[in-house]
Parts: sequence; structure tokens; C-alpha cells
Amino acid sequence: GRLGGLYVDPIIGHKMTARQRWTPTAVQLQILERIFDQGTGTPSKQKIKDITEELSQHGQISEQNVYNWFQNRRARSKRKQHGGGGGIGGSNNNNGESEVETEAETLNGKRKMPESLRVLPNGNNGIGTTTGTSPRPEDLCFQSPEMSSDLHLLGVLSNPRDDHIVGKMGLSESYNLYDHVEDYGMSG
Amino acid sequence: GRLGGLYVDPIIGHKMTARQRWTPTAVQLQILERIFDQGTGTPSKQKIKDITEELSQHGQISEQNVYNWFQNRRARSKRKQHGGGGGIGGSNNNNGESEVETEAETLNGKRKMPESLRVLPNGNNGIGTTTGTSPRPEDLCFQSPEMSSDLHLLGVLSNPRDDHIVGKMGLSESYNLYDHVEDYGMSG
DNA sequence: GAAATATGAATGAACG
DNA sequence: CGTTCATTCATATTTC
Repeated sequence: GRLGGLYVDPIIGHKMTARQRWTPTAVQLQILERIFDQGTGTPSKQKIKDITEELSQHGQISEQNVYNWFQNRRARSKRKQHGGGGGIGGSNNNNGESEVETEAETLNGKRKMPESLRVLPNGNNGIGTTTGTSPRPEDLCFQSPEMSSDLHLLGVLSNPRDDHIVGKMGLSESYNLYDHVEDYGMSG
Repeated sequence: GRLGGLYVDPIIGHKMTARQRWTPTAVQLQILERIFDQGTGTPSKQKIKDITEELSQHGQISEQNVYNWFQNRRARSKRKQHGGGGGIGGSNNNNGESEVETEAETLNGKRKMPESLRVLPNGNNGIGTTTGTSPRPEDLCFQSPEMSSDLHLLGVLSNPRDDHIVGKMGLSESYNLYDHVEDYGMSG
């Protein structure tokens, strides 16, 4: 993806086909996280301009990128993006420790470890799954496919859109700082 | 054991070996596919909860896993048809909900079937698929990892209570996100 | 065991 | 702002 490329997307429709997706560099990410940690919400437009200008010194970026980043960051803070994979025995960490040191990528600079490892700097994502021993399918193949009785309560699932209307509350930024991180983003 | 293992991560240090990701068991996969086949797409939060609770009886799992599974399932069902599709089978486009049913694997109980039985819906092997041997030009993102304290001018950002109050109260003022390509909408 | 493929997970971007 | 889509990465699994 040529972030700084000059090629223009030849209009595929109303969307950009995501042919050029901005990827924050290590330095940009550091700055963004720093700012995110300082403020509690999405910066104003003027702030975005300043931030964008600053981040432009470390790589191609636009105000839209900064805006999206803050929006996503904030939205996913409640989703415990750190323990995203697991969450069961997980560490319910919220946006409290945004100040994480991503030294690995910083040293590389080449950002070979893109996104996945970038969010796991502490070394504990709380998955706890661990197939340490060989979890080969053969081992669990013995289980009989007795799913008929199990799905009795799931029959309602055939209708995924039955309560998507609810959930739209006030637009106020009254975010409960409590860890109600049961929301990983769905229509409900 | 498999996902239900209790082994804890033995501290990798700087780099984390990234514990094995969740892998659905045969029974879980059957249930998930069944539900996916019933509904049109991603279930709601409440549905996810029910599904997760149900699947927990057949192995360790979290709501995030279920959510990701549906997201990937849906995305890849569409990709196979649209992206890989092309025009071999004649009708290229469809709703997207109807995916290639993998009933063969359910019979075996294993996750995959031998290559012989694995029939691709399009058979686009190495023609238009950029995946596989894709030279990612990530060089563009490269830049010196200079971690300078360039935040000097962004110091103002350290004050979260500058105007964000106006922002949250004045959400209705200029939050036309529909044009957020031009104006991503901020209270500035 | 390496290559190829399948797939869970992360995230930027877009929608409503 | 919350949700959802599309793309990509990393790992698990299969194949040779």
C-alpha cells in the first residue's frame, strides 16, 4: 500500500476499496498513544490538525487517519483489545495502560511485527487457551456430534436482527469508566 | 490437553511467543457452522453470549472468539465468491450468505478434508490471486525510528479538558459523519 | 521439514 | 459514537 503513493484509486464505487490503508509507523503510534493517554476523548479538529502535522514528520498521514485512529482506539478500549483473543481468564485491562512501550518495533523500525504483536507488549494477553500439548483433531474426534439437543436454545439465532435497534442511547460522552468490557462490537 | 489447558505463560521476556490462538473443536465448529447457516451473518451480542455459553461446554472459548469466527466466516464467504470467483462458474455474484457448505468435514469430524475432496468453488489457483507470493511493499512505511520529543507543540493536548467538553455537548453541531471523507466531523 | 494453504486475530476505514 | 466491513498478519494445519 503506497501511503505516500501518487496513484489514485480509479473510483470503484462509493468506497475506496481499501487499496491504500494507512499503517502507522512506530513513532507515529507512540505519539498517538501518548496523546490518547493524555486526553480522554477524540481531539477537536484543531488538535487533529496539529497532531497530523506533527505526525507527518514521521511518515505519510492525513487528518482523516488521525481521526479514525482516535475513534477506533476509543471504541476498542472498551473491548479490551489487549485480551481480544481470549478474555476468559483474561486481564480486563482497559485504556488505563495506553502508555506501553513498543520497543520491539521501535528497534526494528521496519515494523516487521505489524499489528498483532504490537498490541501485546506486556507479554500477557490473557488468552489462557494454550494448546501447549498437541491438541490434534484426532483427540477431540471422539466426541460424538450430539449437537442436536445442545442447540435447543440457539434456535432463536436464526434471527440475527431482532434487537439491533436497541442500544442507541444518548450521544453524550458519558462513558462508564468501569470495565464493562463485554462489548466487543456488535449489533445489539 | 487442548484449549482447556491450564499452563501459564512462562514469561518470554521482550518478545512473546504468542500463545496459540484459539482453535475450535470439531463440535464447536459444527455448532458454529450450523448457526452461521441459519442466520444471515453476524449474530447480535446476546446471541453471541448464548452461543459462547453453549460452546463452552465443548471446549474453552470466549465471546471474542465467536465474534471473530463469524466475522471471518462471513468475510471469507464473500471473498471466495467475489474476489476469487471471477466468472468460471458463470454466476459470479450472489447474496453472500450462501457459502460453500463444508458438510464433508462434519462427516469425518475432522476440520479439513483431504485435498482430493477439497473442491474449491472457483478453482482460482495462482491466477489472479495476489495472495501467497505477494511481495508486500512495506518499504514505504519505513522511516528512521527517531523517538524525538516532538510533542513539544502538542503539549496543549495534555489538557483533556480544554474544549472536549464543548465537543461532547455539541455533538449535534457539526458531526456530519456522512461526509467525513471531506470533513470527518469534529468539534473544532 | 519446507512450502502451501486455512484460519484466528488485529485494525484501518466506512457506514448509519 | 457504535457497529460492521475489508484487508492483512501470524499461526495452525495440511501437503509434499
